[in-house]
Amino acid sequence: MLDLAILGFLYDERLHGYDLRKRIAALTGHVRPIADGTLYPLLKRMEAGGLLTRELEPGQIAAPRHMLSLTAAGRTALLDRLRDPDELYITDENRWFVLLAFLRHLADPPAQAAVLRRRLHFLTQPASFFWDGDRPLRAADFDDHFRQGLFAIATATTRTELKWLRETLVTLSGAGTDQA
Amino acid sequence: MLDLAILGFLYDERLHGYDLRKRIAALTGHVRPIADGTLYPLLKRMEAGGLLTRELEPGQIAAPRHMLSLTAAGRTALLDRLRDPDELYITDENRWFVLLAFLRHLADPPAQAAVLRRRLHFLTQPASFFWDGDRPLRAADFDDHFRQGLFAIATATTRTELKWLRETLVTLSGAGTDQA
DNA sequence: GGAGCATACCTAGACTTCGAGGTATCTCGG
DNA sequence: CCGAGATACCTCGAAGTCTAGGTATGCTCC
Repeated sequence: MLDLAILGFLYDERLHGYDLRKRIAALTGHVRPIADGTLYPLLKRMEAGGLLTRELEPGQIAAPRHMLSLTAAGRTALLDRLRDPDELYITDENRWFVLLAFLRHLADPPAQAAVLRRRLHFLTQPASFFWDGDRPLRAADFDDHFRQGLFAIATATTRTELKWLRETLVTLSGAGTDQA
Repeated sequence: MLDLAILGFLYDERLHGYDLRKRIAALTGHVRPIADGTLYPLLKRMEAGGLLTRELEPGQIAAPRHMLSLTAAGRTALLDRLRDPDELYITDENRWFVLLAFLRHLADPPAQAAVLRRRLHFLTQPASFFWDGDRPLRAADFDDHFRQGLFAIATATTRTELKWLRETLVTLSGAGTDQA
């Protein structure tokens, strides 16, 4: 998930690690930013894997910076990840939201395909949190305030996403200018 | 996070692993249920740690079942976890939602404290996804449909939770019947 | 001029969860 | 009676992330 975010942010910008770290924290809404010990070793691995390159710069505020940019392989890797159906079938919901943040880098048809897959997931998966067998649950079915809150939050999130998915499919359908 | 969910579900019920697995999947809304290879070894570790015990039962549908129940230490562990301020400061948002699902096991005053901490987090953390410096962002600030969707979903989720937090604090304040 | 703080990067070990396999039991259809 | 499928549990190695330490630079305030 982290590597997807890194590829996404570097796709059209040149950033250094410290900056990247702040942007990732903002994107994922994490309470604490991701740990240094997570980000920097990953950047090294990605560099070793030929996905990005770094240039040392003097550093405008304090210590010298390692400015990072994607290689051609790195840009291809992002586009492949964005198109990959497996990115949806992941335990961590954050994964899909990170993907959403960078789906703009894909041309309409493959982006539409990703949105369609996501919608299909909602329609076919029972989403068992919201159902008791065939009966849709209501907040009143929970006898404590806490699960009622959890239910309200989950419902709001799902409803908003479904609404957006519907609108998006209408917008995207027909407008096919294949680039990626 | 998984162990918190296990403690929560077993607090007032006796379940076997397979059932637990389905409930956890439903609770966290994970696309794929958690892997067997994750759950069963964890259950063994928790048993070795004295948090739960198992009894073998013949199995009503198929293979024999290992019925699990919490020990006194296990129940104490859950209450401690629910009260632990650190459970909020975790990168994974799921953590807080799992906690919310079982907060009913706490008496009012400590539950209220957890809710207060969560609200404080929203009010003090810049929540940088929603702000450009001091200016609140709007959907129109994003020039692609995908980030607009992401923004809409994040906004709906946050707004719903903040509304619930406000209501809950009104409900809980004053009603102090200390049990846990 | 030195203490404190933000910037900027790094290492090593540990923990959690995943992925890909495997075994055994029971029911039901053919 | 045998194969398919759901139930129910298990092992082992790999991947991803965290925790807890560390180094070095430049600014600001006293």
